[in-house]
Amino acid sequence: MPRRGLDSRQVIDAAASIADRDGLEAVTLARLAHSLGVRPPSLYHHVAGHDAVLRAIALRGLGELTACLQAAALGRAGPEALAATAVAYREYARAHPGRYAALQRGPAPGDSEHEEAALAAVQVLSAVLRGWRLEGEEMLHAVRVIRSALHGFVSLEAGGGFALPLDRDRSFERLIETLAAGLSPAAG
Amino acid sequence: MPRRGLDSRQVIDAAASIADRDGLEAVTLARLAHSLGVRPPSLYHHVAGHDAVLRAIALRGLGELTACLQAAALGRAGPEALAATAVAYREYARAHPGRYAALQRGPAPGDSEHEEAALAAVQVLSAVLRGWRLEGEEMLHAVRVIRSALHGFVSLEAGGGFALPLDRDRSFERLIETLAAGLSPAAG
DNA sequence: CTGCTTAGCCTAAGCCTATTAGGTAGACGC
DNA sequence: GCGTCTACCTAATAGGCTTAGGCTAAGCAG
Repeated sequence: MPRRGLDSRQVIDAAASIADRDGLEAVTLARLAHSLGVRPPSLYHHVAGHDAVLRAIALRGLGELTACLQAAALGRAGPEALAATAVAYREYARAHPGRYAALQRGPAPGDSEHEEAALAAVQVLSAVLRGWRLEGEEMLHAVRVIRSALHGFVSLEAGGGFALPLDRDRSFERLIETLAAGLSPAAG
Repeated sequence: MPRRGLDSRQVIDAAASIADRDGLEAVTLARLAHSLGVRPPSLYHHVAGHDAVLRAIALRGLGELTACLQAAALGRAGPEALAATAVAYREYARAHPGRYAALQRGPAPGDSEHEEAALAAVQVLSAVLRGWRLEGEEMLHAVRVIRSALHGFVSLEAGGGFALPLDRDRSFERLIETLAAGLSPAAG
């Protein structure tokens, strides 16, 4: 019985791939073990269990999403930054539906590593909103508005919620325009 | 062994209650059967299986949600109607988190009953948007914008996505204002 | 090279799901 | 009372997660 030389990184890689290809619910330890050429109990040497795998997928997704958002926002400001960030958000979710789904299960209470990763992603949005010169709590509310809109769109789109044969790209553009226009009358 | 006189209605009632109280993933046939004083296989006389139970919860949720939205929109127009409908949407999701979660799994392809129930809920939003005098496809895009925003907010809120100690009611008000202001410059 | 330790992988087993097959018994029409 | 329907049952299959315990390959000390 040859050794595979697995480590937790490879396990999470495989899990994220399965999630993206066949859906998050397809990420079972049996399936994961099979894809790695190993028996399910062997996975416990690398990950703590099924929940830990899902959390690790979410954590990886958060890191990647944050990087995508930062790359999109870099060098841009105002409505242009908002649009670019929004598009990057949607593209990430479409390219990695399984990771995005994993990310919807929020951090467990007290899981500070997970909480901080989520915060990092949110802070990109916060930076993007600088152009709107919102003050204090209004900025935080605005971030929630943006997050809600983006997450809602992406989530409905992924779940087949947009059944009509109507251009979804156009709907997304309208969403961004609505946000940009509605966030503040003082916006540029 | 006394008969309980179950029917599928009671089974779905119990399933929806479990979902709201302990989360959708707590709706197992074992748990459901136990709550009804019956063994799991007996449930198959009333429902087709686990998937069918989840679908039935979603269907019930859609019906109830549609009714709530209609009640909120009735006798109102324009931004007031939008605000009332949005509040009703959020309140339903908060009062029935399990049913709302069930509803996020969209209709299976070809499940026309489910698709029509979803359409009915969406049409309330469509009616609410009449005040914005949007033409043709713009109306449909606007409905998607509203749905995205509402669903996103409610979904993040339910998943603990709003971690900061910041008033969520106020955030929701800002969301509604943003939508109302941004939907169209021609809005009332 | 020999022998010890570590750690990766295994099988076996327990307990939880969902589901199917087939039996029992209460309730209703005649 | 008799037959039938059906609500419920037990038993069993299949597959999920997880733990316990054993085997062995790999790496290191001497």
